[in-house]
Amino acid sequence: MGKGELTRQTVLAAAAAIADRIGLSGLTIGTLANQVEMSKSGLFGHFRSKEALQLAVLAYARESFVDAVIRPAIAAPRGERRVRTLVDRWLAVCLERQAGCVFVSADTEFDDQPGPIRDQLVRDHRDLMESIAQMFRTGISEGEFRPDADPEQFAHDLYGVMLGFFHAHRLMRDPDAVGRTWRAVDALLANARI
Amino acid sequence: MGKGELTRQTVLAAAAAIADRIGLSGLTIGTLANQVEMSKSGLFGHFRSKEALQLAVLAYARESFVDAVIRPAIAAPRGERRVRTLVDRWLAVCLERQAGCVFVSADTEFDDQPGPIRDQLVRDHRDLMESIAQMFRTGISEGEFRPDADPEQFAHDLYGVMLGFFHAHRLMRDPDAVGRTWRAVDALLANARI
DNA sequence: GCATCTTCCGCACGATCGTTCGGCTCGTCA
DNA sequence: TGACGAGCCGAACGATCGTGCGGAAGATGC
Repeated sequence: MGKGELTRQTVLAAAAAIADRIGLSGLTIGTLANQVEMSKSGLFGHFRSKEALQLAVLAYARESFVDAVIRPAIAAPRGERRVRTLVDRWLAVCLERQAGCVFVSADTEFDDQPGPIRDQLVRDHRDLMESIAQMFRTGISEGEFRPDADPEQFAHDLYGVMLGFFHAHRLMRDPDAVGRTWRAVDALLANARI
Repeated sequence: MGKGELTRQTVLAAAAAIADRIGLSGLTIGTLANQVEMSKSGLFGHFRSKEALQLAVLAYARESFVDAVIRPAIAAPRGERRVRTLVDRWLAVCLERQAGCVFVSADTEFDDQPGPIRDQLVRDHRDLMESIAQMFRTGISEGEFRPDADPEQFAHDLYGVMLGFFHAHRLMRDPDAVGRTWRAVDALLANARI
Protein backbone atom coordinates (compact mmCIF):
# COMPACT_ATOMS: atom_id res chain seq x y z
CA MET A 1 0.00 0.00 0.00
CA GLY A 2 1.58 3.26 -1.16
CA LYS A 3 1.71 6.35 1.00
CA GLY A 4 -1.24 7.91 -0.78
CA GLU A 5 -3.53 4.97 -0.13
CA LEU A 6 -2.36 4.85 3.47
CA THR A 7 -3.28 8.42 4.33
CA ARG A 8 -6.49 7.94 2.36
CA GLN A 9 -7.45 5.13 4.70
CA THR A 10 -6.51 7.25 7.72
CA VAL A 11 -8.67 10.08 6.45
CA LEU A 12 -11.59 7.76 5.75
CA ALA A 13 -11.42 6.23 9.22
CA ALA A 14 -11.52 9.69 10.79
CA ALA A 15 -14.25 10.79 8.41
CA ALA A 16 -16.40 7.77 9.25
CA ALA A 17 -15.97 8.48 12.95
CA ILE A 18 -17.08 12.09 12.47
CA ALA A 19 -19.97 11.14 10.18
CA ASP A 20 -21.15 8.66 12.82
CA ARG A 21 -21.68 11.56 15.20
CA ILE A 22 -22.36 14.65 13.07
CA GLY A 23 -23.84 13.05 9.98
CA LEU A 24 -22.66 12.78 6.41
CA SER A 25 -23.52 16.34 5.35
CA GLY A 26 -22.35 17.78 8.65
CA LEU A 27 -18.97 16.28 7.81
CA THR A 28 -16.93 19.21 6.57
CA ILE A 29 -13.56 19.16 4.84
CA GLY A 30 -12.17 21.83 7.16
CA THR A 31 -12.96 19.98 10.36
CA LEU A 32 -11.85 16.69 8.83
CA ALA A 33 -8.52 18.17 7.76
CA ASN A 34 -8.11 19.63 11.22
CA GLN A 35 -8.87 16.24 12.76
CA VAL A 36 -6.18 14.36 10.81
CA GLU A 37 -3.80 17.35 10.98
CA MET A 38 -3.58 17.99 7.28
CA SER A 39 -4.24 20.98 5.10
CA LYS A 40 -7.62 21.27 3.46
CA SER A 41 -6.12 21.18 -0.01
CA GLY A 42 -3.82 18.28 0.77
CA LEU A 43 -6.74 16.25 2.00
CA PHE A 44 -8.99 17.39 -0.80
CA GLY A 45 -6.51 16.12 -3.37
CA HIS A 46 -7.22 12.53 -2.37
CA PHE A 47 -10.87 12.90 -3.31
CA ARG A 48 -11.81 15.16 -6.16
CA SER A 49 -15.02 16.52 -4.71
CA LYS A 50 -16.93 16.47 -1.46
CA GLU A 51 -19.48 14.13 -2.98
CA ALA A 52 -16.70 11.69 -3.87
CA LEU A 53 -15.48 11.90 -0.29
CA GLN A 54 -18.97 11.19 1.03
CA LEU A 55 -19.33 8.22 -1.29
CA ALA A 56 -15.93 6.93 -0.16
CA VAL A 57 -17.02 7.26 3.47
CA LEU A 58 -20.16 5.27 2.69
CA ALA A 59 -18.08 2.55 1.02
CA TYR A 60 -15.76 2.47 4.01
CA ALA A 61 -18.67 2.23 6.45
CA ARG A 62 -20.32 -0.46 4.34
CA GLU A 63 -17.22 -2.64 4.40
CA SER A 64 -16.86 -2.13 8.15
CA PHE A 65 -20.49 -3.12 8.65
CA VAL A 66 -20.19 -6.24 6.53
CA ASP A 67 -17.04 -7.29 8.38
CA ALA A 68 -18.37 -6.62 11.87
CA VAL A 69 -22.02 -7.63 11.51
CA ILE A 70 -22.92 -9.53 8.35
CA ARG A 71 -19.99 -11.95 8.20
CA PRO A 72 -20.22 -13.08 11.85
CA ALA A 73 -23.93 -13.69 11.29
CA ILE A 74 -23.31 -15.80 8.20
CA ALA A 75 -20.72 -17.75 10.16
CA ALA A 76 -23.37 -18.63 12.76
CA PRO A 77 -25.69 -21.65 12.45
CA ARG A 78 -28.65 -21.20 10.16
CA GLY A 79 -32.05 -20.01 11.30
CA GLU A 80 -32.91 -18.22 14.51
CA ARG A 81 -29.38 -18.33 15.92
CA ARG A 82 -28.11 -16.60 12.79
CA VAL A 83 -30.65 -13.82 13.14
CA ARG A 84 -29.79 -13.43 16.81
CA THR A 85 -26.09 -13.24 16.00
CA LEU A 86 -26.85 -10.52 13.46
CA VAL A 87 -28.70 -8.43 16.04
CA ASP A 88 -26.07 -9.14 18.67
CA ARG A 89 -23.20 -7.94 16.48
CA TRP A 90 -25.28 -4.99 15.25
CA LEU A 91 -25.95 -3.84 18.79
CA ALA A 92 -22.35 -4.48 19.86
CA VAL A 93 -20.85 -2.46 17.03
CA CYS A 94 -23.00 0.50 18.00
CA LEU A 95 -22.25 0.19 21.70
CA GLU A 96 -18.47 -0.23 21.56
CA ARG A 97 -17.72 2.73 19.35
CA GLN A 98 -19.73 5.28 21.27
CA ALA A 99 -21.44 6.71 18.19
CA GLY A 100 -24.47 6.47 15.98
CA CYS A 101 -24.70 4.87 12.58
CA VAL A 102 -23.72 6.77 9.42
CA PHE A 103 -26.44 5.10 7.44
CA VAL A 104 -29.25 5.87 9.85
CA SER A 105 -28.50 9.58 9.83
CA ALA A 106 -27.59 9.72 6.13
CA ASP A 107 -30.87 8.05 5.24
CA THR A 108 -32.90 10.88 6.75
CA GLU A 109 -30.50 13.54 5.46
CA PHE A 110 -30.62 12.45 1.84
CA ASP A 111 -34.06 10.90 1.49
CA ASP A 112 -35.26 14.04 -0.29
CA GLN A 113 -32.07 14.95 -2.14
CA PRO A 114 -31.73 13.08 -5.44
CA GLY A 115 -28.22 12.22 -6.56
CA PRO A 116 -25.55 9.53 -6.40
CA ILE A 117 -25.40 9.52 -2.60
CA ARG A 118 -29.11 8.85 -2.24
CA ASP A 119 -28.86 6.20 -4.94
CA GLN A 120 -26.03 4.50 -3.07
CA LEU A 121 -27.96 4.58 0.19
CA VAL A 122 -30.92 2.94 -1.52
CA ARG A 123 -28.68 0.23 -3.00
CA ASP A 124 -27.02 -0.41 0.35
CA HIS A 125 -30.33 -0.73 2.15
CA ARG A 126 -31.74 -2.99 -0.54
CA ASP A 127 -28.71 -5.25 -0.12
CA LEU A 128 -29.16 -5.30 3.64
CA MET A 129 -32.85 -6.15 3.37
CA GLU A 130 -32.02 -8.91 0.91
CA SER A 131 -29.38 -10.32 3.28
CA ILE A 132 -31.81 -10.40 6.20
CA ALA A 133 -34.59 -11.86 4.08
CA GLN A 134 -32.22 -14.55 2.87
CA MET A 135 -31.27 -15.43 6.45
CA PHE A 136 -34.94 -15.76 7.20
CA ARG A 137 -35.53 -17.97 4.16
CA THR A 138 -32.84 -20.42 5.20
CA GLY A 139 -34.55 -20.44 8.59
CA ILE A 140 -37.74 -21.50 6.83
CA SER A 141 -36.04 -24.27 4.91
CA GLU A 142 -34.41 -25.40 8.14
CA GLY A 143 -37.90 -25.81 9.53
CA GLU A 144 -37.45 -23.20 12.27
CA PHE A 145 -39.71 -20.53 10.79
CA ARG A 146 -43.25 -20.81 9.44
CA PRO A 147 -43.24 -21.43 5.67
CA ASP A 148 -46.05 -18.93 5.14
CA ALA A 149 -44.11 -16.10 6.85
CA ASP A 150 -42.98 -13.20 4.65
CA PRO A 151 -39.16 -12.83 4.63
CA GLU A 152 -39.29 -9.28 3.24
CA GLN A 153 -41.76 -8.27 5.93
CA PHE A 154 -39.48 -9.80 8.55
CA ALA A 155 -36.51 -7.83 7.22
CA HIS A 156 -38.57 -4.65 7.23
CA ASP A 157 -39.80 -5.25 10.78
CA LEU A 158 -36.35 -6.11 12.08
CA TYR A 159 -34.93 -2.93 10.62
CA GLY A 160 -37.70 -0.94 12.29
CA VAL A 161 -36.70 -2.51 15.60
CA MET A 162 -33.09 -1.46 15.00
CA LEU A 163 -34.17 2.08 14.14
CA GLY A 164 -36.06 2.11 17.41
CA PHE A 165 -32.88 1.01 19.15
CA PHE A 166 -30.76 3.76 17.65
CA HIS A 167 -33.39 6.30 18.63
CA ALA A 168 -33.70 5.06 22.20
CA HIS A 169 -29.97 4.68 22.63
CA ARG A 170 -28.60 7.79 20.92
CA LEU A 171 -31.26 10.41 21.54
CA MET A 172 -33.02 9.20 24.68
CA ARG A 173 -29.93 7.61 26.25
CA ASP A 174 -32.34 4.91 27.43
CA PRO A 175 -30.29 2.57 29.64
CA ASP A 176 -32.72 -0.21 28.75
CA ALA A 177 -32.44 0.32 24.98
CA VAL A 178 -30.71 -3.01 24.47
CA GLY A 179 -33.26 -4.80 26.65
CA ARG A 180 -36.19 -3.29 24.77
CA THR A 181 -34.60 -4.24 21.48
CA TRP A 182 -34.15 -7.87 22.47
CA ARG A 183 -37.73 -8.08 23.71
CA ALA A 184 -38.90 -6.72 20.36
CA VAL A 185 -36.71 -9.21 18.48
CA ASP A 186 -37.98 -12.00 20.70
CA ALA A 187 -41.55 -11.10 19.79
CA LEU A 188 -40.69 -10.94 16.09
CA LEU A 189 -39.05 -14.37 16.24
CA ALA A 190 -41.84 -15.85 18.33
CA ASN A 191 -44.34 -14.81 15.68
CA ALA A 192 -42.18 -16.38 12.98
CA ARG A 193 -41.51 -19.69 14.73
CA ILE A 194 -43.23 -22.79 13.53
CA MET B 1 -53.25 38.96 15.81
CA GLY B 2 -50.94 41.85 14.93
CA LYS B 3 -48.99 42.03 11.72
CA GLY B 4 -45.81 40.82 13.35
CA GLU B 5 -47.39 37.67 14.68
CA LEU B 6 -49.04 37.05 11.33
CA THR B 7 -45.85 37.08 9.31
CA ARG B 8 -44.21 35.07 12.05
CA GLN B 9 -46.77 32.33 11.54
CA THR B 10 -46.27 32.51 7.77
CA VAL B 11 -42.54 32.16 8.22
CA LEU B 12 -42.94 29.25 10.63
CA ALA B 13 -45.25 27.40 8.26
CA ALA B 14 -42.75 27.75 5.43
CA ALA B 15 -39.88 26.85 7.75
CA ALA B 16 -41.65 23.70 8.92
CA ALA B 17 -42.28 22.70 5.30
CA ILE B 18 -38.60 23.15 4.47
CA ALA B 19 -37.41 21.38 7.62
CA ASP B 20 -39.68 18.46 6.75
CA ARG B 21 -37.65 17.91 3.61
CA ILE B 22 -34.15 19.25 4.26
CA GLY B 23 -33.96 18.83 8.01
CA LEU B 24 -33.73 21.28 10.87
CA SER B 25 -30.06 22.16 10.48
CA GLY B 26 -30.30 22.20 6.71
CA LEU B 27 -32.91 24.89 7.15
CA THR B 28 -31.05 28.12 6.41
CA ILE B 29 -32.15 31.69 6.98
CA GLY B 30 -31.21 32.71 3.45
CA THR B 31 -33.31 30.06 1.72
CA LEU B 32 -36.16 30.59 4.16
CA ALA B 33 -36.15 34.35 3.53
CA ASN B 34 -36.09 33.66 -0.18
CA GLN B 35 -39.02 31.25 0.18
CA VAL B 36 -41.31 33.73 1.94
CA GLU B 37 -39.96 36.64 -0.15
CA MET B 38 -38.49 38.64 2.67
CA SER B 39 -35.05 39.99 3.40
CA LYS B 40 -32.77 37.95 5.61
CA SER B 41 -32.57 40.69 8.21
CA GLY B 42 -36.30 41.34 8.16
CA LEU B 43 -36.98 37.70 8.81
CA PHE B 44 -34.18 37.43 11.32
CA GLY B 45 -35.72 40.19 13.41
CA HIS B 46 -38.69 38.00 14.32
CA PHE B 47 -36.41 35.45 15.93
CA ARG B 48 -33.28 36.64 17.64
CA SER B 49 -31.06 33.74 16.71
CA LYS B 50 -31.11 30.72 14.48
CA GLU B 51 -31.48 28.48 17.49
CA ALA B 52 -34.59 30.39 18.55
CA LEU B 53 -35.96 29.93 15.05
CA GLN B 54 -35.31 26.21 15.19
CA LEU B 55 -37.01 25.93 18.57
CA ALA B 56 -39.97 27.89 17.22
CA VAL B 57 -40.20 25.52 14.26
CA LEU B 58 -40.20 22.58 16.65
CA ALA B 59 -42.99 24.15 18.68
CA TYR B 60 -44.97 24.79 15.51
CA ALA B 61 -44.49 21.21 14.33
CA ARG B 62 -45.41 19.87 17.75
CA GLU B 63 -48.71 21.74 17.76
CA SER B 64 -49.47 20.58 14.24
CA PHE B 65 -48.76 17.00 15.23
CA VAL B 66 -50.94 17.16 18.31
CA ASP B 67 -53.81 18.67 16.31
CA ALA B 68 -53.59 16.27 13.39
CA VAL B 69 -52.64 13.03 15.13
CA ILE B 70 -52.95 13.01 18.91
CA ARG B 71 -56.31 14.77 19.28
CA PRO B 72 -58.15 12.63 16.69
CA ALA B 73 -56.80 9.55 18.45
CA ILE B 74 -58.01 10.73 21.85
CA ALA B 75 -61.41 11.43 20.30
CA ALA B 76 -61.62 7.80 19.15
CA PRO B 77 -63.00 4.99 21.34
CA ARG B 78 -60.63 3.62 23.94
CA GLY B 79 -58.35 0.66 23.38
CA GLU B 80 -57.33 -0.87 20.09
CA ARG B 81 -59.43 1.47 17.96
CA ARG B 82 -57.71 4.45 19.55
CA VAL B 83 -54.28 3.06 18.74
CA ARG B 84 -55.36 2.32 15.18
CA THR B 85 -56.70 5.86 14.80
CA LEU B 86 -53.37 7.20 16.01
CA VAL B 87 -51.46 5.20 13.40
CA ASP B 88 -53.99 6.05 10.72
CA ARG B 89 -53.71 9.80 11.31
CA TRP B 90 -49.95 9.54 11.66
CA LEU B 91 -49.61 7.83 8.30
CA ALA B 92 -52.13 10.17 6.67
CA VAL B 93 -50.34 13.32 7.82
CA CYS B 94 -47.10 12.04 6.30
CA LEU B 95 -48.74 10.98 3.05
CA GLU B 96 -50.80 14.08 2.32
CA ARG B 97 -48.06 16.63 2.74
CA GLN B 98 -45.50 14.93 0.54
CA ALA B 99 -42.68 15.29 3.05
CA GLY B 100 -40.86 13.60 5.88
CA CYS B 101 -41.15 14.36 9.55
CA VAL B 102 -39.14 17.15 11.18
CA PHE B 103 -38.73 15.18 14.36
CA VAL B 104 -37.45 12.01 12.71
CA SER B 105 -34.67 13.86 10.92
CA ALA B 106 -33.95 16.27 13.78
CA ASP B 107 -33.60 13.35 16.19
CA THR B 108 -30.69 11.92 14.22
CA GLU B 109 -29.20 15.35 13.52
CA PHE B 110 -29.07 16.46 17.14
CA ASP B 111 -28.68 13.21 19.06
CA ASP B 112 -24.98 14.00 19.55
CA GLN B 113 -25.18 17.77 19.87
CA PRO B 114 -26.03 18.87 23.41
CA GLY B 115 -28.08 22.03 23.80
CA PRO B 116 -31.63 23.33 24.09
CA ILE B 117 -32.73 21.80 20.77
CA ARG B 118 -31.69 18.32 21.77
CA ASP B 119 -33.30 18.83 25.17
CA GLN B 120 -36.56 19.85 23.52
CA LEU B 121 -36.48 16.84 21.21
CA VAL B 122 -36.02 14.56 24.21
CA ARG B 123 -38.94 16.20 26.03
CA ASP B 124 -41.17 15.95 22.97
CA HIS B 125 -40.38 12.29 22.47
CA ARG B 126 -40.92 11.53 26.13
CA ASP B 127 -44.33 13.17 25.91
CA LEU B 128 -45.19 11.14 22.83
CA MET B 129 -44.13 7.88 24.45
CA GLU B 130 -46.17 8.76 27.52
CA SER B 131 -49.23 9.50 25.36
CA ILE B 132 -48.97 6.16 23.55
CA ALA B 133 -48.32 4.26 26.77
CA GLN B 134 -51.37 5.92 28.31
CA MET B 135 -53.53 4.89 25.36
CA PHE B 136 -52.31 1.36 25.86
CA ARG B 137 -53.07 1.48 29.58
CA THR B 138 -56.67 2.50 29.01
CA GLY B 139 -56.82 -0.41 26.57
CA ILE B 140 -55.74 -2.68 29.42
CA SER B 141 -58.36 -1.32 31.80
CA GLU B 142 -60.96 -1.70 29.06
CA GLY B 143 -60.06 -5.38 28.99
CA GLU B 144 -58.82 -5.33 25.41
CA PHE B 145 -55.12 -5.75 26.15
CA ARG B 146 -53.34 -8.23 28.40
CA PRO B 147 -52.83 -6.80 31.91
CA ASP B 148 -49.26 -8.13 32.01
CA ALA B 149 -48.27 -6.32 28.82
CA ASP B 150 -45.74 -3.48 29.14
CA PRO B 151 -47.19 -0.13 27.98
CA GLU B 152 -43.76 1.50 27.67
CA GLN B 153 -42.49 -1.40 25.59
CA PHE B 154 -45.54 -1.11 23.37
CA ALA B 155 -44.91 2.60 22.85
CA HIS B 156 -41.27 1.89 22.04
CA ASP B 157 -42.17 -0.85 19.58
CA LEU B 158 -44.86 1.20 17.90
CA TYR B 159 -42.44 4.06 17.39
CA GLY B 160 -39.95 1.65 15.86
CA VAL B 161 -42.64 0.56 13.41
CA MET B 162 -43.27 4.20 12.49
CA LEU B 163 -39.54 4.80 12.00
CA GLY B 164 -39.55 1.82 9.68
CA PHE B 165 -42.42 3.38 7.80
CA PHE B 166 -40.67 6.71 7.31
CA HIS B 167 -37.59 4.88 6.10
CA ALA B 168 -39.46 2.68 3.65
CA HIS B 169 -41.63 5.53 2.44
CA ARG B 170 -39.18 8.41 2.17
CA LEU B 171 -35.92 6.74 1.25
CA MET B 172 -36.98 3.52 -0.46
CA ARG B 173 -40.18 4.94 -1.96
CA ASP B 174 -41.64 1.54 -1.16
CA PRO B 175 -45.19 1.55 -2.60
CA ASP B 176 -46.16 -1.01 0.03
CA ALA B 177 -44.81 1.02 2.96
CA VAL B 178 -48.28 1.63 4.35
CA GLY B 179 -49.20 -2.04 3.95
CA ARG B 180 -46.05 -3.21 5.72
CA THR B 181 -46.69 -0.75 8.53
CA TRP B 182 -50.22 -1.98 9.11
CA ARG B 183 -49.08 -5.60 9.12
CA ALA B 184 -46.46 -4.71 11.73
CA VAL B 185 -49.06 -2.85 13.82
CA ASP B 186 -51.45 -5.79 13.47
CA ALA B 187 -48.76 -8.10 14.83
CA LEU B 188 -48.03 -5.74 17.70
CA LEU B 189 -51.71 -5.53 18.62
CA ALA B 190 -52.23 -9.27 18.21
CA ASN B 191 -49.47 -9.89 20.73
CA ALA B 192 -51.08 -7.44 23.13
CA ARG B 193 -54.67 -8.67 22.87
CA ILE B 194 -56.15 -10.60 25.70
C1' DG C 1 -52.88 64.91 12.50
C1' DC C 2 -48.91 64.24 14.72
C1' DA C 3 -45.65 61.44 17.45
C1' DT C 4 -44.24 56.88 18.39
C1' DC C 5 -43.37 52.29 17.76
C1' DT C 6 -43.22 48.22 14.97
C1' DT C 7 -41.92 46.05 10.77
C1' DC C 8 -38.93 45.49 7.30
C1' DC C 9 -35.07 46.62 4.27
C1' DG C 10 -30.17 47.38 2.33
C1' DC C 11 -25.70 46.87 3.47
C1' DA C 12 -21.97 45.07 5.62
C1' DC C 13 -19.19 42.14 8.91
C1' DG C 14 -16.27 38.03 9.89
C1' DA C 15 -16.33 33.16 9.44
C1' DT C 16 -16.58 29.06 6.92
C1' DC C 17 -17.95 26.46 2.96
C1' DG C 18 -16.04 23.65 -1.36
C1' DT C 19 -12.64 24.24 -4.75
C1' DT C 20 -8.49 25.76 -7.62
C1' DC C 21 -3.72 26.73 -8.46
C1' DG C 22 1.26 27.12 -8.20
C1' DG C 23 5.01 25.49 -5.89
C1' DC C 24 7.71 22.91 -2.47
C1' DT C 25 9.57 18.44 -0.81
C1' DC C 26 10.35 14.15 -1.18
C1' DG C 27 11.23 8.98 -2.92
C1' DT C 28 12.05 6.43 -7.29
C1' DC C 29 14.24 5.13 -11.32
C1' DA C 30 17.29 5.86 -15.33
C1' DT D 1 23.26 12.76 -10.59
C1' DG D 2 19.38 14.50 -12.61
C1' DA D 3 14.61 14.21 -14.24
C1' DC D 4 10.15 13.02 -12.71
C1' DG D 5 5.91 12.10 -10.43
C1' DA D 6 3.34 11.78 -6.11
C1' DG D 7 2.00 13.93 -1.91
C1' DC D 8 1.15 17.85 0.50
C1' DC D 9 0.95 22.81 1.50
C1' DG D 10 -0.26 28.05 1.61
C1' DA D 11 -2.97 31.30 -0.37
C1' DA D 12 -6.77 32.67 -2.51
C1' DC D 13 -11.36 32.44 -5.06
C1' DG D 14 -16.56 33.29 -4.91
C1' DA D 15 -20.45 31.87 -2.38
C1' DT D 16 -23.08 31.44 1.65
C1' DC D 17 -23.50 31.13 6.53
C1' DG D 18 -25.50 33.71 10.94
C1' DT D 19 -25.70 38.20 12.70
C1' DG D 20 -25.53 43.27 13.56
C1' DC D 21 -26.68 48.47 12.36
C1' DG D 22 -29.07 52.58 10.61
C1' DG D 23 -32.82 54.11 8.45
C1' DA D 24 -37.10 54.01 5.56
C1' DA D 25 -41.80 52.95 5.38
C1' DG D 26 -46.22 51.69 7.61
C1' DA D 27 -49.25 50.85 11.44
C1' DT D 28 -50.88 52.53 15.92
C1' DG D 29 -52.29 55.43 19.81
C1' DC D 30 -53.26 60.12 21.50
